[in-house]
Amino acid sequence: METRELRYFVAVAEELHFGRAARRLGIAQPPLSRAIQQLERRLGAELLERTSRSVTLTEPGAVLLREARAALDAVEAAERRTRRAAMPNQALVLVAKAGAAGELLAKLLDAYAAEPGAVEVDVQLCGIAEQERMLRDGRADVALLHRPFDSTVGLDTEELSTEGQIVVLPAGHPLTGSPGVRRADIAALPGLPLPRWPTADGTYPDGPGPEVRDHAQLMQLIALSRTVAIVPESARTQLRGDVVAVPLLDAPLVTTVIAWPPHSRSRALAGLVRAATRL
Amino acid sequence: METRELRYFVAVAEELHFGRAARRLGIAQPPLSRAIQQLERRLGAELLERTSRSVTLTEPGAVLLREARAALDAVEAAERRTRRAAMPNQALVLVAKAGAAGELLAKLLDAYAAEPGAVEVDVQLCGIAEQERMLRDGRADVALLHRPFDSTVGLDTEELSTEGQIVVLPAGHPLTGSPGVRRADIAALPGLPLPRWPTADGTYPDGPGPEVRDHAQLMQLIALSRTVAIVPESARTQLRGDVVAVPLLDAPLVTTVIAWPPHSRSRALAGLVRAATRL
DNA sequence: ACCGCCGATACCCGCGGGGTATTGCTGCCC
DNA sequence: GGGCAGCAATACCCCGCGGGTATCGGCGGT
Repeated sequence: METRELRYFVAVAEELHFGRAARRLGIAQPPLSRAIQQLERRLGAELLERTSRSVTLTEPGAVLLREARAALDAVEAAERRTRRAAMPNQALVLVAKAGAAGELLAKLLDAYAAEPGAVEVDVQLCGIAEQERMLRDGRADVALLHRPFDSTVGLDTEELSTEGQIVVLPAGHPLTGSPGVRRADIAALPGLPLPRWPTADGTYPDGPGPEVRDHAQLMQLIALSRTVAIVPESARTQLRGDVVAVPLLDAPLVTTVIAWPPHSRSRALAGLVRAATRL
Repeated sequence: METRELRYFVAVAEELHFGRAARRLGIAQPPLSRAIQQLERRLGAELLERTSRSVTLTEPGAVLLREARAALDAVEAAERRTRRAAMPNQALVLVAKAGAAGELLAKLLDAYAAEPGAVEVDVQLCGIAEQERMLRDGRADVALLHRPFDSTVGLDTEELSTEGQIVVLPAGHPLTGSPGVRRADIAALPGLPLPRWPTADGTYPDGPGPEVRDHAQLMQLIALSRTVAIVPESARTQLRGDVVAVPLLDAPLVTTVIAWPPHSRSRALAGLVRAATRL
């Protein structure tokens, strides 16, 4: 199988429409139809169910969609990493969630910079759920993730720290100064539903809370009394003046881990991981 | 990048000889030379250092070799898994080391078979260090691995059991019946060096011990007083009459884990993992 | 019943991947 | 030191295949 075929199939499987997929790929529709037919013949599997009005995935098609995405990511990663290896000054790309792990990240960068042979570290702050993809397709070398929120499937990790969580409320909320609340109390707060974060595919789950996509937006919405949030304790130092925090007693512990793609331990990456585990 | 280019590069990088690589690929040498040049141009990286007498990998070339193998495995896995998904009766392929994990495996198969909706399980016994590759390229769905011997990088795992280890000696050896020995005692045994197992690339490390590649061969060599072995306790029940075992007091604990490729939890696999964790 | 949408088919073209023949370089051996 | 052998690169040709346009066939909606 050639990557071209995989790209074609992924386009059709995502669009579920040959015409749109062809436009997205920058080719005409007929060659795309043929390519998919050829792929189906070679695999001996019907990948798509077509009527003249709709295209749907069969079960083998769903399997291939998942696998093809992973394979294309691996190919893309090979390309990117080779390009990077050929560059003269090879910075490590570290990706972290904007607004999270701030203090730990600063300490890590300091500790690593003090090591002999440390290379430049290029810190990329990105949205939720984008980190895993960046690691997988070679755009990033290493990430700071938070268990149990982020999936670490298929990545190598080292645990860095574990902490409790706090509830962030609008300033002046009745619970301000409370010695501690429970999850059930938060869920029952009148008019303050928990926010909805985008899932891996970029869509939002259903629910009453507002849709948020980054930390600043979340804080703004809290200050406006539109929502509340449960965040790791370490985020307390970064809170704005118009929100307050109270401890959450029965929150699951949050573990910050440093994660990197398997089989990719360059010297520089190994040094960074070593510095991280010594914090 | 197309998989064809990756296959070509891997062949040349492994053979370090354009002629042999071309023969292995079933094409002539000139198109292969051109394809590699084209790849180098597109990546903007010199991958191979050629003189008229030798070909060597550059550092970006070494990166690409590693990444290309992973990418090709992913593509191959996509193909195999799609084919399998299209077959009517989809057995789960479980791979275990021949001669290891025997009892646990039997219990696991029984427990899973008793579950509702259980599918057939195709047990493949293979040599050391081949299991990971079979999982990665889609020939197997799930494996029983032994930490810390097997690498579980890039795989999802669940721990099943932890046990100590024992030393297997020729029958009649002076240590027979000893209440327990230490690693230092074993290393110092006159004329009984520890065996050498093949590494991931199929070669053997240097050392005094005999080369072994499977369990039966190892037992035979022990019975012949050519070597000794350190194996998990559970292997005791499978020992032949002409060898004896004594406990090893300071051995690292061996953990048997069930492992599967990330993002590949079919219903059947999930059932098997569930049955395993309930053992 | 007709129109419009969409995937499949028919047919054509040009590029690029693959082949053979040859060159050019270099280490080795007599 | 000159000739030879081995190997990658170059030159040149060809055909298969990937891609394009035109068209068909089937089906749903109005």
